[in-house]
Amino acid sequence: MTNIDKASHPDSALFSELPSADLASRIADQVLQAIGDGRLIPGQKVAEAQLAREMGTSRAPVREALRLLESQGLIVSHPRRGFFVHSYDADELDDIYDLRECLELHAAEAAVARITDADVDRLAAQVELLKRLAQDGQMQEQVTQDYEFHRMLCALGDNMRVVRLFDQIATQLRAGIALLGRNYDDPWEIAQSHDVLIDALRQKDAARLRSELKEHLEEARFQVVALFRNDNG
Amino acid sequence: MTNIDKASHPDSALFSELPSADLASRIADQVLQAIGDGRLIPGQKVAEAQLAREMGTSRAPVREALRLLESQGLIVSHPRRGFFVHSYDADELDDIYDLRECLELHAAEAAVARITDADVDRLAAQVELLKRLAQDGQMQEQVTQDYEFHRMLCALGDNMRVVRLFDQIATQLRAGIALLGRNYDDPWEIAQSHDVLIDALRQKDAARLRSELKEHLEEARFQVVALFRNDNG
DNA sequence: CATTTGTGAACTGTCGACAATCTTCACGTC
DNA sequence: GACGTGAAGATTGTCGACAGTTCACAAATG
Repeated sequence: MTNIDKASHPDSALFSELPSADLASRIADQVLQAIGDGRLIPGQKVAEAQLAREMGTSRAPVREALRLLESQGLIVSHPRRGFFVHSYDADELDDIYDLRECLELHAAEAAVARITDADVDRLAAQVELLKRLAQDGQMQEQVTQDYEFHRMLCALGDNMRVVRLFDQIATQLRAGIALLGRNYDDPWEIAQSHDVLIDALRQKDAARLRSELKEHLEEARFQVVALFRNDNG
Repeated sequence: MTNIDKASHPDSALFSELPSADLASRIADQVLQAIGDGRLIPGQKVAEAQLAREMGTSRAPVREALRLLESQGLIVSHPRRGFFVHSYDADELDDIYDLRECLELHAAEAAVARITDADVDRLAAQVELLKRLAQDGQMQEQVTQDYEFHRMLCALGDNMRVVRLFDQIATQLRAGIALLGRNYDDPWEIAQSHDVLIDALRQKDAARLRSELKEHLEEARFQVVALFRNDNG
């Protein structure tokens, strides 16, 4: 899990960026990771002073990191009371999926109008990667690469703002789903379910892509929200 | 222009919120207003030390305010070089409109399925307000209330996250359009063009609402982007 | 004259400190 | 036993300060 705000997707530059010397960004990464692997659980308070002590810095960069995460929706702050890990309920997760669907369908529609064969090949290769990971039982990595596939698709829509939103949403979904602690479906089936999307893209069939993608997304949405409702509500 | 992050749109609460005692929020409001009325122009540097001096505070709350505006997309920061007013180009404005269209159409579709007659009446009343303002020549206020109409529509879609995004987008569009310094169309026609939307809503005709709303939004998009391309490109 | 180098001013990132506020928890009252 | 009161401790919002970096501009070089 890399830096949130920038360059998690290098564009093949001559030199790679130096590791962000920025304290706040590194702190944000750490907190993000802590949320991801459950060291920080939703609703829990995140005290700046304590975090600063643990990290050996002053409170200023910690504050900035938390504010950054707040703007990403992972942390909420109550004035004069501090920061807390945002706890999603099932309804909110449903809202997030709703938004994601809206954005991704829109991006996909734009993508299909301008996509090249090379683009489709790249996406197909990514699906093959998903299948390999499913066979090898690397669930965590498969989830990561699954999001990457959908991000690639969004990126082909050629609206950077939509892509950034997708990134945010993906982070929030991962944070929310991390709570479940288990997969919601058979990894191999998940990997395979991308094939129809590749097909529709190759044929540049916008209508079919839309309906298949919608089904694809609603499948995950339905399962995750249902699981979440059982666990937490 | 009120506080960015919260409750600039009270949903008929019992008491209005106390003026945010938070320094950072008030500073953010000031900067926002300065961008809105052209005292800060796109690309211009915003030095935190200088701002702090002018406002008589320390740099800490100024920093927070600028970071907040950064997360809203109005300010960009280059590490170790400072904050700058984000300058939109025509392509980016087009992207923003694209996103807005995507969100608003989605929200409208959800809204039409659950809207009540009372809701439609409220929207219709808002349109009447627009017409009054157009007749009185209160352009600035008309623009504000026009966004409010579309916000109400989004809110009926019942996805708070979408509404928050709409607010952000509206702020960015207003900041971008402020540069033009002139209206892009006849105020009366703009006000009137909302009538067909009310009609479609009253009949709960989702398909018609979608196509009318799309046309409504693309009209503004087309004109603004074209003007912008002439001026700045 | 164009380009590079050097210098000082201004600025950002980070720090530690203080006052105001919030939370906790024991205590007393009904 | 439930509930309001108040003091102690911890935490936030804000502040001023310092070091390292960047910017603007003058001097030097080809």
